[in-house]
Amino acid sequence: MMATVAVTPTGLKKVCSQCNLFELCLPLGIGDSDMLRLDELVAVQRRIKRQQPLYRSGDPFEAVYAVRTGSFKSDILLEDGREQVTGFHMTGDILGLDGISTGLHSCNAIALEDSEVCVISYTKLEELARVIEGLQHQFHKVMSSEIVSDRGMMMLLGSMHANERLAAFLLDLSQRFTARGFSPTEFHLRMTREEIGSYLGLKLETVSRAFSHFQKEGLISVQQKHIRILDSGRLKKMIQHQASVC
Amino acid sequence: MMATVAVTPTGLKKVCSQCNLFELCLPLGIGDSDMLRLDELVAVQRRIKRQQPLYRSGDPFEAVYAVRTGSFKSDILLEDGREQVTGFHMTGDILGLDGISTGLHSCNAIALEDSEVCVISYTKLEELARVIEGLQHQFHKVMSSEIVSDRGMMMLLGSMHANERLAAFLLDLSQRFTARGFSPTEFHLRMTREEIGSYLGLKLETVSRAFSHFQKEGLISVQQKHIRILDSGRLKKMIQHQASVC
DNA sequence: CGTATCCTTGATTCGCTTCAACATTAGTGG
DNA sequence: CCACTAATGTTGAAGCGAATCAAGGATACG
Repeated sequence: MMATVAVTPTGLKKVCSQCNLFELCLPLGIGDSDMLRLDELVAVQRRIKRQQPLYRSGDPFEAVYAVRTGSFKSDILLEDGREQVTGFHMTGDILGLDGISTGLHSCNAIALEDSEVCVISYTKLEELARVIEGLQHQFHKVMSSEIVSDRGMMMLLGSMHANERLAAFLLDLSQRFTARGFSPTEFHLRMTREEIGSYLGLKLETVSRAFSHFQKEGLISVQQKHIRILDSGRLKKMIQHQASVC
Repeated sequence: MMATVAVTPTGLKKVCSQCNLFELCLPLGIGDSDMLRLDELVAVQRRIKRQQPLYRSGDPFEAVYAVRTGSFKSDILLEDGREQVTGFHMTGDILGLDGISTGLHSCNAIALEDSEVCVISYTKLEELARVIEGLQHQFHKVMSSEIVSDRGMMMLLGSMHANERLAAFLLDLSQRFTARGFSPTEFHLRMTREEIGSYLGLKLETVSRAFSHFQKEGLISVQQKHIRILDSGRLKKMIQHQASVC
C-alpha cells in the first residue's frame, strides 16, 4: 500500500511549494526560500485505500502526516469490540501528533476513502523547526489548535443534547469545507451514522433521528450521506446558548 | 496579585535547577549546563489566591505557566452562566498551551487554592527551544500528552456511565498524586462536587450518588473531600472493559 | 452563633438507548 | 446486467439511567 511519488529529474518532487493546500497546513507563514527546505522534509507520500489504517494504536511513532487528498477518522478500539471515534480529518489536517508523547501512536487512523498523505519525518521536522522560526511556530499552533478543538469537543460531550451535538457537528463540517474552498451548504458525509454517533457520544439511531428531525424542521435536507444546510442561522442558534465559542 | 520572587545577590534566583518538581515539568531531560539557561527563562513567579484567575478566556497569550504549588481548574463559561470544567491541574503541570493557536487564551484558569506558578515567556521559550534540543522535544511531549489525555477524556465522556466516569476520575487522581510522591490511596479533593460533575459531564447530585454508592460497595471511603481508596483493583475493573488504555 | 456554601438523599421526569422490524443502498458474482 | 446478499439507514415502542425537583443535613466562615 506504500508508494513514493514520481520524482523529477533533479531527484525530488517539489511538494509543499507547489501544494495548493499550504495555507491550511504546516508551511503557512514560511518564506519562499525556506519552502524549498520543506520540500525536502516532505519527500515521501503514501496512498491509503479506503478502510485501511495509516497507523494503528501501538505503532512506533516516526512521522506525522498531512492529508493531501481524501479523509480519515481517528479512533480507539475498546476491548469489547466497540470503537470511540475521536476525530475526523480532511485535506490539510495534520495527523499523528498524539504519538510524540510516548513514542507510540495512541489511536488508529483509518482512511474513510482512498486517500493520500504527505509523510513528515518527525526527527527532520524537529531539526527544521530549530532553524526555521516560522515552521516552529506554525507547528506549535497546529498542536495548540488540536488542544483547543479537543476542549470544544469535551464541552460538546459534557454539556450538549443530541440535537445540539449534531448541529455543532454539521456547522463544524460546513466551516471546514468552506476553509477548503467547498460549498458551506452542500456536502457529502464520508462517514457512517455509526461513526458520527461514536464521535458525538450517541447511538446511530439517535443520530438518524436527529437528522430526520432537522429535515422535518426545514433546517437541512438529507439524502443518505448528502447534506444540504438550509438554515444555518437556526442551527447556530441551537448551540449559541450553549457556548461562547473560544 | 503579582509578585516576583526574591532575587539573589547575583540577580536571579535559580528556579528550575533547584526545583524538586523538574521531573514532571519542562526541564525533564535537559543537561545541567542548559538548566542554567532555563533559570533565566523562568525568572518570574506569580501567586494566585484561591478562586482567582491566572488568566481568563480572551486574555492575550504571552506565557505558559508551570504550577509550582497549589492547583487549578480550567473552565469555559457558558452564556447562560453555567460552566464546563475542561481540566484540573496540579504541581508540575503546564497551563496555557491553548493560547498559542490564536494568540488569545481560550479558557479560564482558576486557582482551587492559594497557588504559585512559574511564568514562562512563550517568546523566550520558543527561542530557547531552538537552541536546546531536549527542551524542544520535552515541550512537544507536553503538548502531545495534553492531546492524548484530552482524547481519553473524550472517550470517557462519549462512552462511559456515571459510575465508570467517577472511577476513572479517582484512578487518574490517584495516579497523578503518586507521580508527585503522595499517597495513591488517600487524598483531599480540591474541587467541589459540582466542579467534578462539570468535568465528568454529570450533575453534582449524580456525582454525590456515585460517591455514596462506591462507599456502600466498600470501594472507597468518603468524608466530604477526603477520599480513601480501599479497592483500586475493583475500581480498575470497572473501567477496564471500557478502554484499552493508550 | 448565625448564615452561606456544599453535600446527601428521595421522588419524579425526561431523553437517550435498546430492541425490533423494515427500507434502502452498495457491493458481488453469476 | 440483473439477482442476491451484506451493509447501512430509518422508524416505532419500551426500558433505563441520569437529570430535575425538592428537602434536609453537614461544614466552613464571618
